[in-house]
Order: sequence, then structure tokens, then C-alpha cells
Amino acid sequence: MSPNFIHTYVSVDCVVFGFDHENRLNILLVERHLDEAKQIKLPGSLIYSDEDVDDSAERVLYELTGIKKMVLKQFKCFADPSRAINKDDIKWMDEEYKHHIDRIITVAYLSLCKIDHKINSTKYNTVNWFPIHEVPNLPFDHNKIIKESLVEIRRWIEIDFSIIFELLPKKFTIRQLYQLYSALSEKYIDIKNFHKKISSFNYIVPLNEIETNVSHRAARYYKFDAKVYKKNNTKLIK
Amino acid sequence: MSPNFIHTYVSVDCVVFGFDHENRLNILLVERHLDEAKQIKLPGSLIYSDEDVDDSAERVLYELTGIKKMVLKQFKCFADPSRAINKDDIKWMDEEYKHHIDRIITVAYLSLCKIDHKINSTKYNTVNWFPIHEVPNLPFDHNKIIKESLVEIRRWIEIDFSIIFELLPKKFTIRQLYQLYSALSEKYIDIKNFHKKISSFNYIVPLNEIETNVSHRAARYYKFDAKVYKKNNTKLIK
DNA sequence: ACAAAAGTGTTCCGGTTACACCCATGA
DNA sequence: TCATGGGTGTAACCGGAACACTTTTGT
Repeated sequence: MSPNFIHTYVSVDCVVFGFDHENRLNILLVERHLDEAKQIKLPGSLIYSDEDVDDSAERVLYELTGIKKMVLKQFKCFADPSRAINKDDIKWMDEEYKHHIDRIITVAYLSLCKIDHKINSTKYNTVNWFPIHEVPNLPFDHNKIIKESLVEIRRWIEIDFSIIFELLPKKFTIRQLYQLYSALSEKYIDIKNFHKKISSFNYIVPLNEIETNVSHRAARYYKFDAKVYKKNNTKLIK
Repeated sequence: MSPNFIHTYVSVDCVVFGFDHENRLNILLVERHLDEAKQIKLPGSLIYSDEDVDDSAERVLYELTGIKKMVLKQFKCFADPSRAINKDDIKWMDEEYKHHIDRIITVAYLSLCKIDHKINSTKYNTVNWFPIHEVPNLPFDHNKIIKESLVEIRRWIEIDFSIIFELLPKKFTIRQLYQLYSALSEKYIDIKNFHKKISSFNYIVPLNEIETNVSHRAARYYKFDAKVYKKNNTKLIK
């Protein structure tokens, strides 16, 4: 065996997006403990020897939120040989996994979560939402992963518009959907035309319920009907 | 260290597409040798201990074709624990790498090549084009990888139309481009309208040269101007 | 002359865009 | 009564789809 072939550990890191009440994209970060210090990072784990990566990501998401069957999407393998050469990172891995790890490859996943959903982590003591533009410096190449995940979530919504509803409450107004879509697609759309278009889709179902306590005409709540959507599969933008 | 974390080799496999003169998508496959028997497979390699995956894929492509700087795109990590449990596959790995490998994770890449380009492999004795619909049973999960690569190449062209020209000769007719596009996008487009649209793009440059020896009106040759394209970046389909 | 494909022109249609206008509600 | 946003209507516009027509070349 040529000694210069990689023989390594492989991990999974998950970027979980949420959409807050101030119309900002957020991501979930967890706390890691190094000596007595705390540092935040992306949730992740080494994969098990009998696990597929998708299963591993599903496990990480469950350990993170307590939710089973979250939508998820693998988007990139990060394998820069120097992605884990920071001393603190190596030290943390030594402590966390009780073994010296000199190089580590990670497979990054995207996931989506309603921001009001109760987070019930079975693994982490501290799990918090961070607005995407307020994410501090993170260990390893986690900042890079997050940056690329933003490109990926936009692409994902182009491919499958329906996943956008994973970020909204079950009942939502068209304005909420508009603001989420705007936060993701960045190109301007007239809200009136957006409204007309969205409400013309048969998988956007109007409810007999409107907003309360708003200082203007109350907006109607709608829900997303996934079954109808699957039959038609209309893209928002052709 | 918990013993149930994966500690493994990581490889790269490349699906290289070409477009033949009968308007079929082809892929490059190589021969592997097991005992005295030959078997064809996707080109690939374990990654080196100081290599990033992208670099590794670039190296595999160079060893395969002799071409430097081929376009490439990582598209998925395949890590099913049972993707390498076939006895022949294990035996082959034992011989190829002189070491027993019980599990292997691979990162799959897409690449594109003009089918008339000379193939000058520095590693493989036998490298051949296979029409996509005539690919035989391959070892590991290579058939699965190829299947998913087809979905991916279509997506890639949606995102960046210009990469389609990697599959065409430098001089091409609009009909050639039409047939390639049809092979990839599968939805019918009227060739007249396609012609009109394509020739309206300023990055599709008409040449002072037309077909010869055709039994109908000779078509004009065009070339693709990447610089102009980069400035405008028009998508074929909005 | 005919076949086959290049290349151009024209019409039609549907969806997007840009608004104007009215409605409902709280302050 | 005013400000704010909900919700509807309409007309202009633009790009794609369909297809007719002319051109060019080999057989």
C-alpha cells in the first residue's frame, strides 16, 4: 500500500436554515466546549462505520432538534487538507473523539426548519438561531460552508419551490411568503403581482382565517397543499 | 475513541461526457484487470493524503485523458456502506492498492470532453467511449453514479449554458448544438425558433465557413465566444 | 425537378410588468 | 380621516410557439 493515500475520518456538517420574524434568514449553531472555553460551530458528527452519509446527516439533525424526517440535501464535500490545521480545532477533536485526528473530510448538508419549532436536542446543551449576517468566526471552514450553503439554498428553491414552505409556519400570509422569497431570490418582484400569481396556484389554499391586531386591513392566511403540488409541480418562475 | 466511527479511504470517480456523431451522449470508461480478467469501470483513484478532492479529480482526469484543466464539477458523495461488498470489487481493491480495504467512500465528479479530442492516458491502457444507453454492468455502484450524473449534467447546463460548448467541436453548426441540447433537455423545441434565438446571441459568432459535401443547403459554422458570454451571461431559457 | 435542411419573416398567444383603484382596519 | 397594507382589475409589453415561405445544394 502506498503510504500517501488518505486514510481518514469522514464527518457530516449540517447548515439548518430558519426564517425569523424580522424577515431574516437564520442558521442553527451549537456550542462546543474546549477546556473551559465555549465556542460555537455548525452541528455535525463523524459518521459511523455502518452508516451512509445521508443517514448520518439525518441522525445529526435528530440529535440537534429532536425532529425526525427533516428535509435535507447533501450539497458538497469539503476536503481541503488544511481545513483542520488550527490548533484549537485539533485539540477539540482530540478531546471530543478521544483520538488524534490529523485530517478530516466533511460532507455538508442543507436543511430547513420552521423557526418557531421547539428545539429538543438530545446531544447539545446549547442550540441557537443566528441571523445569517451576524454569524461570528467559526472553527474549521464552517464560515466557508455557510457561505456556500446560501448559494445552494437558492438553487434548491429554483429546483423545488415547495421546500420554501418548510421555512414558513403552517398558516402564513402571502406577504410572509413574499418576504421569504425576496430574502432568498434577491431580485425585486412587485408584491401585487406576486400576490396575484401565488393565489392563482391551486396548491396555495386560502383558509377561513385572517390576521388580528394589525394596523391595516388583515391579510388572509393560506396553507400549502403538498399533494396538489406534487400533481402539478409548477415552478414559480418558468 | 469509539471504535464505531468510520476510518476509511476516500476515492474520486469521474463521469466524463462526450457527444458523438450520431447525436448520442457517451461516457469514458476504463479497463481494470482482475487476475487475468478485464472489467470496465469508471476512472477514479484514492485521494492522496495531501490532496483536496477537487485536485484529486483534476489529477484523475489528467491521468485519464492527458488533458489539463478540463471543466469539472463535484456532484455527490456516495457512501453506502455496502457499495463495495462485492467479492470481485474487494479483491480488485486488494490487488490495486496492495492493502485490504473494507469500506470506501467516493466523491463523484462530472466532466466534459470533445469526443474527437485525442485521449492520451498516462495511467490506463484502455480508455473507450460508450454510448450512455449501452453502458454494461459496472463494478461498485458505478451504474448508479452514472445514472445520477445524467440528472446532474442537465442541471449544470441550466445553471451555466456555456459549458455545453465543451462537448461540441470548436466550429459547429446550429443543428449540432440543437441536437446536443435536445439530447440533454429532452423537451421538444422547434429547430427554426432555436436557430433564430441562438443566432441572435452575440456570443455565438458566425464564421465565414459552411459545411461541404452535404446533400442539402450547407449550414454555416459558428464558434462560441466565452469572453462575450461572461459579460452578458444570458441564460438560454429564462 | 425533387428532397432536405438552412435561414428569415410573420402572426398569435400567454404570461409578466406596471400601474390604478377600491377595501379593511387601527390609530 | 389618514396611513398602511390587502386584494382586484386592466392595459401595455415581450418572448416563445407555430408555421409559412424562400434559399441553397446534391442527387
